[in-house]
Amino acid sequence: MSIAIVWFRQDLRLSDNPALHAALERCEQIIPVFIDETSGNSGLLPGESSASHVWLHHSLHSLQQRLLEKGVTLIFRRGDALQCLQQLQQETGATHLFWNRRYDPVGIACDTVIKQQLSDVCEVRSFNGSLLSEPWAVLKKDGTPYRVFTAFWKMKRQAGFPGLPLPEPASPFRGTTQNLTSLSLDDLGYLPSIRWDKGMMTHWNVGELAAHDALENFISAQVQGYKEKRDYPALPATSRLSPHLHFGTISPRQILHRTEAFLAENPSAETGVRCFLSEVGWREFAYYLLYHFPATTTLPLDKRFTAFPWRKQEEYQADLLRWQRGQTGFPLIDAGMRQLWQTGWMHNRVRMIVASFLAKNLLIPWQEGESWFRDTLVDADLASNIMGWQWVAGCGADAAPYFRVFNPVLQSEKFDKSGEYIRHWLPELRNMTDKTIHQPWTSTAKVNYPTAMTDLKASRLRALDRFDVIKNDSV
DNA sequence: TGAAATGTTGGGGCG
DNA sequence: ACGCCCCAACATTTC
Repeated sequence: MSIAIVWFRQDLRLSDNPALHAALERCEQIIPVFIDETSGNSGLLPGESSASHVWLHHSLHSLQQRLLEKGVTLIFRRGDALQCLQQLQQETGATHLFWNRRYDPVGIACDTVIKQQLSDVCEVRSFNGSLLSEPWAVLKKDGTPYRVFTAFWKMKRQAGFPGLPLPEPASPFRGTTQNLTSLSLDDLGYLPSIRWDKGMMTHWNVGELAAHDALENFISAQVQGYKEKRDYPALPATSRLSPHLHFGTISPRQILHRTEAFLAENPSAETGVRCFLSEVGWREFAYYLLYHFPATTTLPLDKRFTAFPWRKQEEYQADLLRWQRGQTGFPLIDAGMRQLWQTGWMHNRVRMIVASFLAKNLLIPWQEGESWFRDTLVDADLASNIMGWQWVAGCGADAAPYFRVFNPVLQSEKFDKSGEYIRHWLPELRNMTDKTIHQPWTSTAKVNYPTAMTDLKASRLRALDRFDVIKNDSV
């Protein structure tokens, strides 16, 4: 009797799941398991109340249901992954252990040990379920990793992406899970005890089927105009697939092939499709960078920034709170921060603007912003989040130059001209004119809204001054 | 996947 | 007609 443990992590789907596919193909029975790793992985601390935990809960619920329909029970365990898997292997006599890889340093270290330890008692195999191709697939001619996106993405496409997405496996699955102990999903504690999550989740449909619905909706209605419309936060022009990608309710390979199939039928969508796929490429780049430069989870990739004179915590703490709560007095920034708080998501253009404001105008270390995003985003993803923040701060790969400072008023006038996005998230400004809504301090209207917390011109110059201190340091 | 400062050009008002 | 100035509008440079 061959029995495979299928360890689900950030691949909470049945279709195009290489580990599950291999288990079903090669073994007579499967035991699907999810482990709450209290030792911490992917930057989330145990018991920490976070938006992405809520999303995880619902994704697991969906996966549990889908597996039940196929005839097997998803087992939930908690603790050190090695111990949990050793125990499960002993309980079941499993002959195989399959999973899809992860790429964060803590996860890699954990998986490496497990592979070493359990290879004595069963066959352990890992697969690529999260990326179009592996981080080690392309390097520069000199053998070092790319640091520039366009060159990276060009080479990666040139090297090609292996294989078509795997189909959803046929039912029924055979498993021996009836007599195994399992926590309940609720036991994992991914839902907050004060149920603030309910409002947030009205903005989302979670699970593998919902992910494909979202992709189909995006492709049929939005991808054609993606390049032109994606920068306008009031428009529903983006895919909003990021949380699905993070938890693996859809795979990038599925997105690539579905999008290319659409392109074949609709050649005029080429510009939009290319632009959209390059965003998938940025996600690949983020994982690539995290794999090759694991220290960047906390330290700047550009070593000059180790000496950057950020403000000190006791000095910036009050400002940080205003930023987090959407009380900066700059409407576009506050709208973004409140969208984040209420929905667990923020439009990407606005993410760049609020991040630039934190790191440059407020001179608060990018790690503070990264941490806040990690707690509040449903799509919180270590690789993408680290890359994004280092990019904005100017210390990352292919980063925005430090002197590139977004002006939140100009960005607002450019990308939310009619104030539609601002009015939606800042109802107190709803009656401002199209002209003054971007800078309420120029209006005589009396509203309950904070005054701007900093002078944009002066704080920009202050940031440039501080950059002068480090810019000529040897790298 | 900026913004601000600085430079250039050319049309029009005007003496 | 001409030179001069002003200043959009656009281009280039700098941060």
